[in-house]
Amino acid sequence: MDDLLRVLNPDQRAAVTAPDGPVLVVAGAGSGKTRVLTTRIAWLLDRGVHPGAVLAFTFTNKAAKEMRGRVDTQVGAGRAPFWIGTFHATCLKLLRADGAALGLNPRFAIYDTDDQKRLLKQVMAAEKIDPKQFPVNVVRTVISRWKNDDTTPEAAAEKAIAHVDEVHATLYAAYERALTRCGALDFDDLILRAVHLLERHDEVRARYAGRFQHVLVDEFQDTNSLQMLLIKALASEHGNLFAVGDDDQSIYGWRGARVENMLEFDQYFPGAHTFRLEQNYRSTGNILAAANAVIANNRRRKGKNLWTESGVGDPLTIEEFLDGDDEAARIVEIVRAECAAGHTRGDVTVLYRTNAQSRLVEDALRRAQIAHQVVGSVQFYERKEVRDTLAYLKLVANPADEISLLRIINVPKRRLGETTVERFLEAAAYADLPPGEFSARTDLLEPAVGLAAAGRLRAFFDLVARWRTEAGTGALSVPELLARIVKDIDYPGWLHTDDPESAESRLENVAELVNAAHAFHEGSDGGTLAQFLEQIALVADADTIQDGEGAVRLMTIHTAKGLEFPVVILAGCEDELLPHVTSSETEAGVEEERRLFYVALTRARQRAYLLHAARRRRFGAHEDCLPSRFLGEIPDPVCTRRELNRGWQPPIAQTLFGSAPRPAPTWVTPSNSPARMLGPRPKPTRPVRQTSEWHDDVAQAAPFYPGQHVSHSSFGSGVVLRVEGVGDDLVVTVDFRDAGHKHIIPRFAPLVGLD
DNA sequence: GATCGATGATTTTTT
DNA sequence: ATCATCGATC
Repeated sequence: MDDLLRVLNPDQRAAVTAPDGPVLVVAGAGSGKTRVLTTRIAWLLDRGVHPGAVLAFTFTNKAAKEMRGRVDTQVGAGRAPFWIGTFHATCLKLLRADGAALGLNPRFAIYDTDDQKRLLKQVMAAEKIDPKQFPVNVVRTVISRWKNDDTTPEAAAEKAIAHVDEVHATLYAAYERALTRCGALDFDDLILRAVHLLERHDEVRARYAGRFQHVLVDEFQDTNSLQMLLIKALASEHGNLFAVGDDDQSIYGWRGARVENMLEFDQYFPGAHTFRLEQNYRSTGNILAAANAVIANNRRRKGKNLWTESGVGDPLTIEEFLDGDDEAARIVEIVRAECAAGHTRGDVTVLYRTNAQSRLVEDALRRAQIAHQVVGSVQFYERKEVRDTLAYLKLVANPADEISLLRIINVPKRRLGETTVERFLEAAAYADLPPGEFSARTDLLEPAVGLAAAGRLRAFFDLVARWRTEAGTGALSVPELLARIVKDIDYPGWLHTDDPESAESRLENVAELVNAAHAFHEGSDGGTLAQFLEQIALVADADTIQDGEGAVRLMTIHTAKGLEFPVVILAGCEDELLPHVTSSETEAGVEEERRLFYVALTRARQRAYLLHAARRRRFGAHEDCLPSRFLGEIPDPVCTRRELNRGWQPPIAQTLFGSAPRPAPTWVTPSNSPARMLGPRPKPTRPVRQTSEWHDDVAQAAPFYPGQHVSHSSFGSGVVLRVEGVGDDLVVTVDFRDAGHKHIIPRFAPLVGLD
């Protein structure tokens, strides 16, 4: 243990060895926050605290896993495990164990955002509320906010002033009834119900609060009021709360996070000890100076100054591009340069504000044949085929789950159309029976939907009942059940009928899900179906990040929180994007965006590239963009800036003939850029060089043309499909006889024309 | 009840 | 520009 403490700096050591009682550790970016948390746990265990008496909250499952691993290496594995997980996973554990006290359906399903929206649509249709007047997304957000404030539907109705509030409150109440009927909880419910469980059932609260002598919370700045209630309840017996966070990294205000939980820690937990960690072990001096300078512009913060003993390092690179395509081409270039300079592709991470930005970068990397992984976005579990397959499993696990039922009752086609299903569900609700049971009541079913449809419905529910029996008796494991379902419904056949184009790749995704089920089965020593579904419901984007050196990673800044990378490329540093247009109205909004920018900067260990474009496509149309105001807050000595030269344009005629490549953009280094960029600048009025023609020129001048027969050293022979200029490169899409479609860059991979 | 084509919204960030 | 939803038609 002494060894563990010796490697800490005095501040870290003081925090780790803090006496019992409430403790707040204000930990700047890269200040060894995770190390402090893990060492604190190790220190507690070393001092004789029983592992079962320790409860720790992390932001992602991945962080939980890593932290457990690190504690294990510190104190040796093989002890009784301590509790560590996300708020949602931990609350789920409480509810599975003691939810009966709240009268919860013991088989309750977890509804994610998509399920919520579908259910809400149903509810609105039933309540005859026009979704045009009350957008589903808005209603969903309003309800979520109420839940996070611990506001009941009744309280919401009482507080309603305007008509919209009344409608929202009505929908909230109806939505809650629908959730109950479906035997489901949404994400917010997991925490809300856990809080209710502890607040309304004192014997349950006393049991858990008595058991957990030490509660530790990571990323405390991003807890909301509900989570605060939970923490308070769990720490109510012993009062030992160890909270770690950074107010400058609070980036979840939009989903109810309250920095106040941290800023007013003293009031919530009187007598708290506060420790501050300001020495940064992650980034170079220049990166840190830039981050410090930017965040200093925020008014609502406690204020701290990170410092480092490591050298200044390279200056940050700030570059302007014509559009998103040019920016993406430059990212390819940076990756190549960094790899040539000794980094691996896995050392480079591209960050951006919105998921939509990943597309261009992804395309550019794919064309350049650079391995990459997009974290989040349209991730695996959101694909239609995966969701459909999962819906079958969910329906097997929970017969009441109407949303899953609706998803798949006619997929593949069973001649059960909208009208039939509607009549059926209505009649079932009227009879107050779950769909499956109602379908067995021939006397009720046939008059409701007619003889023919009744037969088809019964056939479907017989199938589900069979799966349920087999899964329930343990005759089939989760992966076996999944494979059985896919086979029984001939899902491959259906995918092919539905869309032959994509059938193969969609089938691969289904196969991938079966693989995941196998992995789960082996990893969890034969876990139940419910456990499998829970695990899937609660995976976060960040949990899917693969370790390794092979691939450039692309993710949103939000997803990157808590991570670090040698090289960070921050794309789209433009006003209206970062800060985002929807947050630019209020000071609080801009300050949260500035924290987001700060988080992005402080992810970088060695090098940071901040890129922005002069125009970007939005809804298909080009829009002029100004550089982000945050770029102007970076002091000049720590960065180099290159802006587009908006003066003289090279004559187009020069490149019409011959094989002149697209000219590299010409840059100017502004001499007075920081001063000039501080305030809002007028929109650029001078004409900006058009590039679309240049792309075409490259194609025309190229030695390759569509239809041409070509040969490649490793892919063999094929036919050219498309020739296009991308950035400074020529990209030839070839249909190889053996290798299929590939994007080839002749500059790197020799491609020989055969005719 | 299914299929095709037109229309309109969509992009902020996530457990 | 792309995707989901809606309406008309078979």
